[in-house]
Amino acid sequence: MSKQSKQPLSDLENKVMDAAWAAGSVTADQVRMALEPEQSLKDSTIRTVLRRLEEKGYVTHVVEGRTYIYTPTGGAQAVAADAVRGIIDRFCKGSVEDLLLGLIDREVVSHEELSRLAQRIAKSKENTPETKPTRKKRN
Amino acid sequence: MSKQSKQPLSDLENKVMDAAWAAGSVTADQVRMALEPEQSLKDSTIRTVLRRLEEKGYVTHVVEGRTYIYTPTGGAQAVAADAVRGIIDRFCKGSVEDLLLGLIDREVVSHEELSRLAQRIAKSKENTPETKPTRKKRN
DNA sequence: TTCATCCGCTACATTGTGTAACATTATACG
DNA sequence: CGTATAATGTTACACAATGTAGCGGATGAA
Repeated sequence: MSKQSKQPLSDLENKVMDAAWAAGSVTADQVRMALEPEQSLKDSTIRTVLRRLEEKGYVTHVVEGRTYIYTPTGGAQAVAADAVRGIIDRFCKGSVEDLLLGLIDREVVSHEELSRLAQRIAKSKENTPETKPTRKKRN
Repeated sequence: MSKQSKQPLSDLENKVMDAAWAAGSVTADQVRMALEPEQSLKDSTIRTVLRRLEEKGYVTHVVEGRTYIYTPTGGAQAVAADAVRGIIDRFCKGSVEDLLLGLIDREVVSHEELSRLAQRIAKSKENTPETKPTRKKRN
């Protein structure tokens, strides 16, 4: 019940987030260099994007000396999960099952994959009898 | 490798698609009435949206007498699946597993749900020995 | 003090979206 | 056949988001 889907990421914003996720924390300049071969953007451009990302709640910053260090507020998985939730609401009338079935039909997810995963989960559930599966840290 | 993710649907477009999906096929006027209590839009507005939807590839139309009848080219599930594929690419570096794990962590999908589904699938797979599970029609 | 950095603020063109008026055409009725 | 009616196509416009960046100011280094 916490994170309600943030505003969506635009293409460039997404790339910047990728850099941030990959590095853990980044400075505007690091981001610029990360995108370098592909796109060559002015440093003010990057900073603008970073600022917008902060407004949207995807990153936070701390000032290290005279430099801003941006850190993602959540992992990519979290964002993905959020997005999926949105999709479920929009297209599947809230039915997760419908979504998953659709995914399988269209081979986005294979039967194998799903069963394997389910098993693995079932197993890990055994291990943690009741105590709300201790794994939860992964943010 | 067929449908590459179409352009995304805007909010209004989404509502219109909902109407279309619900009814199977619709005319501009039917859509307008469907949205009626909530939003009251001019009929030309609806038609514009419908046209854009056709440009984006979400619907097709046939002319029935003097009326345009729009029909979704794919089901909501298909669109959802497509969207999820996009998410996987964007945020999970292509790893479906990562996505699913994330979904579970964030309780978008429960363990129960997933296992149940996996079982059901395993079973249906038994039934259809090899012949690419005959279900495929659901479009 | 001066230079190099790094930052905030502001801007601007482009595109997407919601919304709709107006012109056009074809069907149906008298 | 002519006209009202209904449905369409064309065109427009304002507003928000996005990609992209310039400029001036603060701050630490030399």
